[in-house]
Order: sequence, then C-alpha cells, then structure tokens
Amino acid sequence: MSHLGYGRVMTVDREQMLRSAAALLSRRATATMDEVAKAAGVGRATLHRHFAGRDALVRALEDFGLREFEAAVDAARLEEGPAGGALGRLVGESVPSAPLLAFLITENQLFEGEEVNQGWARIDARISALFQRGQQEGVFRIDLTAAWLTEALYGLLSAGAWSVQTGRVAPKDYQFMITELLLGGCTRRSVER
Amino acid sequence: MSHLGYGRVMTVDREQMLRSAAALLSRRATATMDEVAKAAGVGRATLHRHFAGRDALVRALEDFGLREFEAAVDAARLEEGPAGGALGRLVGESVPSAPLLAFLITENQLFEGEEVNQGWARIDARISALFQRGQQEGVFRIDLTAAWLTEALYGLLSAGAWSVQTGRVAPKDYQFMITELLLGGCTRRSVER
DNA sequence: CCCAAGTGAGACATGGATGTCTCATCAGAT
DNA sequence: ATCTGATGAGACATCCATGTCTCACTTGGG
Repeated sequence: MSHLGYGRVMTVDREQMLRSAAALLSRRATATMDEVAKAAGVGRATLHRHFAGRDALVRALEDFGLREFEAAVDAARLEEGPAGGALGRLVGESVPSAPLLAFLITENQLFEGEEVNQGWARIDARISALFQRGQQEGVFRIDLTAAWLTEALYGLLSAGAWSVQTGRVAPKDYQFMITELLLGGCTRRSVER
Repeated sequence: MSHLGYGRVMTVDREQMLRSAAALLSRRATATMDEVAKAAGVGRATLHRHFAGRDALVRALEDFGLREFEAAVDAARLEEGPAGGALGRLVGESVPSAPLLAFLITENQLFEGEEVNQGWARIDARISALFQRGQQEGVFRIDLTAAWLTEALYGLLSAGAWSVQTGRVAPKDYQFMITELLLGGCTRRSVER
C-alpha cells in the first residue's frame, strides 16, 4: 500500500476513527484524547499521527461529516419526483452519516469558521428548497415554515441516531420512524391517502 | 435581603446564571469557566462563589433542568383529557425550560450518576405513558413506538429551542410548530379532522 | 453617615490534558 | 528470512484551564 494518491483518500482506519470519535464526542464533548483513542481502538500516539491535535480532529470531523452529508443530499436527488418521496430518500441516504450529523448539529453550531458555516448554509438552502417546493406543489402544509421543517429534520435525524445507538429503535426502523413522523405526524387517521 | 431560608431558594441571579450557562454550554461544551461567566454577565469569581467548580455547575444545571422540566410535566396533567391536548400542553409548559432541556439532552446522556439517570427514567416513563395512552385510545398511530415518539419529542424540543435562539422561528410560534409537526406531520391533507 | 455584604478584577499555584518523543513489537511485502 | 512501515505503550515537558486568594469598589440597610 505504498504511494497512495495525494487527493482525498479516506483510509478505512481514519474513517472509523472519525466515526467513533463522533459517536463519543457527540455526547461527551469534554472527552480526553486518550478516551477518544480508546473508543476508536487505537493508541493515543496513532490518533495523534492522523490528527495533529484536538483542533485538527474536530476540523476533520466537521469536514468529513459535511462532505458525507452533502453526498447524501446529492444522492437523494431532491429535485426529482414528489417532494414526499424525495424527503424519504434524503432520510434514507443520510443513515450512514447520522452519527456524524448528530455531532455536527449539537456541538459546533456557534464558534466556527466561515468555511464550515458556508457548507452548512449551502446544505440548509438545498433542504429548505425541497420543503418550499413541496409547499408550492401543495403537498406540504404552508403553516409550518420551511426553515423550521429543516431544523426539525436535523433534530429528528439526531434523535434517531441516538435512539438507534442506545437500542431504543432498531436500525432497520430508523428511516421509517423518521420519515413517517415527519410526513404524517403521530396522529392516527381514519382516512389515509 | 438578609438570612434567606436554607431550603431550595433559587435566587434570580443564580437562576439566570444557570440559564445562560445552559445556552452557551449546549453547543460549546468546552467553553471556559471564564466564557461562562462573561456570558452570564458576571465575573469569574462570582461564578465560583455560586458554584464550587465546573462539576458543581454541571450538577446544578442537571438538577435545575430536571426539576423545571418535571414541573412542566406536572403542570401539563398528562393523564387528563385527550392525549393530543395533553401533548400540546406539555410542549407549551416546557417552553421556559427548553434551553435547559437542550443542554441536558445533548450533553450529558452518557456519563452521569445514578441520581440523574433515575430522574430521566421517571420523566421518560411518564411521557412514554402518554403516548401509549394515546395509542390505546386509538388517537395515536401504533406503528411508531412510544419510545421513539418520546425521543422525537426531545429532539424537536431541542430543535425548537435552537431555532428560536437563532431567530429562525418566532418565540410565539414555538409551541405551535412543534405540536403541529409532532401531531400532524408536514403533509398537507385535504380531509382534515 | 457608616457598616456589611457582595462583586469584579486580577495575581498566583496547581493539576491534568496535551503534544512530542523513544523504543519494542508486529504485519505485510519482497 | 529479512526488511519496511505502522503501531501501542509508555516517558517526558509544556501549557492552559482551574481553583483560591486578595483587594478595591459599589450598593443598600441601619
């Protein structure tokens, strides 16, 4: 495995480190680098070899999570077909990045640099546009703003990731639970469409 | 204002300190005690006079947030009337404690002592019971588990608090947005009940 | 007016996380 | 078998948040 290309080659190990780091830091932001390393199953030295320091780790987390989630948004093809279906695809595509998302959403909303904020703004705009499209096409209600629906989606993705991680929801039900709740609410309806 | 009673007297200042600390720490758990103090508008020394240290502050945050939220649950009278109405009352009553909630939900889910976990377990059970009651009475759908609906409620409360704090949602719409989304979803229905 | 209580600002020592280093070990390739 | 590269386990030094202290100042009550 010599001379890998220079471009963004995400080694499996590096990726797994990031994932377990996100899982830990998302609800324990004060965790030690030592704890992060142990959670990832590597030594502290190895962790430092991949990420210069704590800042670099958080940066990498942001970068990776943002990339992965945006890829999910791409794959969901939000502009195609009925808005409800597009929303379902989005939730489904975001399953792998849900733990990363949970970290990004909860931890680092306030203090970040422009690059990250721009990345979020772009994604926000795309998702918000989906809700607006649905409203204009008459399939989404207009008394809930697109901005709120976007935030609510993030909240539900986080809650879902947490529920799966703690075993309260089966992984296979993740997409269904979120999509159904977001689209239809929890009220039972006699007349289903 | 001499000799205050010994019992749980929550000075206004102390309470405001806790609220601003929650608002800051909920998305910046690594914030310095100095930053927390500045955010609360007091000196670091004063902050230390009220809370022995960082641990004590977090403990107080947990305790205060848990108490306040449980009081909201009490005030909502979850056992009375239609389940949908009870849920609406719960969201409404939890408005003041939403920022505290957001902190409790995101930060400290993993590492805590038994006392806090028991507090959460009790609240979880009460809210979950509400959803179960609604399901048994036929007004809530049964294909979304009560456990998931409970977690989803937490997620939406957090998302709502965040949306209000960042100005994306008007404070007066907070209860409506959450309740409506949770009960009815975002799909527009021609036949409304 | 004066005293008591509380406060903000700052100085200071301490501890623990952080970052860098070395070295023995191990897996894979040749 | 041998060599190369990466790893884990530690041993350090450094740094910074933390916690404690003092002191001057303000405020409100007597």
